[in-house]
Amino acid sequence: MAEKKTEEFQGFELDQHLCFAIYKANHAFNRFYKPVMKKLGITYPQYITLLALFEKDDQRVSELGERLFLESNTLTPLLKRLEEMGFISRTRSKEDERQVIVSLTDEGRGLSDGVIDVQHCAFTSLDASLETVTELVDQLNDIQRKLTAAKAKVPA
Amino acid sequence: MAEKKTEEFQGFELDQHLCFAIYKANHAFNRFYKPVMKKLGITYPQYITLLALFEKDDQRVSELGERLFLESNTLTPLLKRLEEMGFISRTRSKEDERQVIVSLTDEGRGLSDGVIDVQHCAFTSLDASLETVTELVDQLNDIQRKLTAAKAKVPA
DNA sequence: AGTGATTTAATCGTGTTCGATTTAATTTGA
DNA sequence: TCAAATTAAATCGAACACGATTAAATCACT
Repeated sequence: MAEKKTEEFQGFELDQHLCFAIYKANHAFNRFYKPVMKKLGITYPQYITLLALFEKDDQRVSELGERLFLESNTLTPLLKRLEEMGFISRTRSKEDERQVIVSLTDEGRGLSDGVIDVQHCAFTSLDASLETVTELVDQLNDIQRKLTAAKAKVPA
Repeated sequence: MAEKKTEEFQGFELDQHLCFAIYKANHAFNRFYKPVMKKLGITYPQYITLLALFEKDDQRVSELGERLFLESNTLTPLLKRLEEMGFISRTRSKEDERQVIVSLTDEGRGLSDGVIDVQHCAFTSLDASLETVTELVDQLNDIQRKLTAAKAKVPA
């Protein structure tokens, strides 16, 4: 059982697995942001969604989904909650009734100030230079791109 | 609205946010592993859990939880599913009846071969040297450690 | 114009995550 | 010894993630 497959993977321990390291870092960000988001009355996925809207307002659900790698089955209920809380509005497009346009309300836009504070707090907690972080972001985006492209070839 | 807060954060776009880059990379790993895990009949979180057991068998639920940053509320149902599928056993400790010891079954141990194949596939898809990946893992673990230590200081 | 294919969002069921609480076993201290 | 505190896992409810399906609108093509 558990014969050696390649030299490089022998003895790889959990902590050294890239996927686990990413899992943990994601987890840590989640935990870090959660209490602050709670103060704002939103969850971390809702925060990520709002980030996408701060960057570009009035997006279609599917447009947001491409950006966030989520689909309507996840986004629809999440967006309905943000709408209920008054941070966004959801309106059917006049040109194409199939499309739902998601827009920030004034109250939603108002969250961005608090959000920028937290980002700054996270950044300073990391105690890293902007260059280091930028390089890391590039590497992670590269990994994401390559894994997405590889698309997990399931042979059999 | 959205006044500048610090020089460094001005104009930070979604793609450049570290938390979003990590979110996406985690997502990509999830998607990458999912179809293969499906073939093995397990989910990605179940896979991560089994990794921890491959590394150290016969762990208590809380011990596993420390390793995976999960608690019994998440682990208990997940472990029950793994038990139902016959990959692990859950037995109350004789010394302390409060503790539940999680152990791999032969069938569970048998998954490790398939798992190592997938890891290798992911590694080659990344097209990166072992050194690069190792360094990245170290950086991510560092981020995780610092964020966890910072513990999100909510002032008000 | 009208039928079939496509697109868009919504819905449904299962599994994961987590805060909060509960239950049972063990430990502590009077 | 025995009641209070602590610990370990389980339970509960809400939110998220996703595969699969559905409903409605639009498009394409004859």
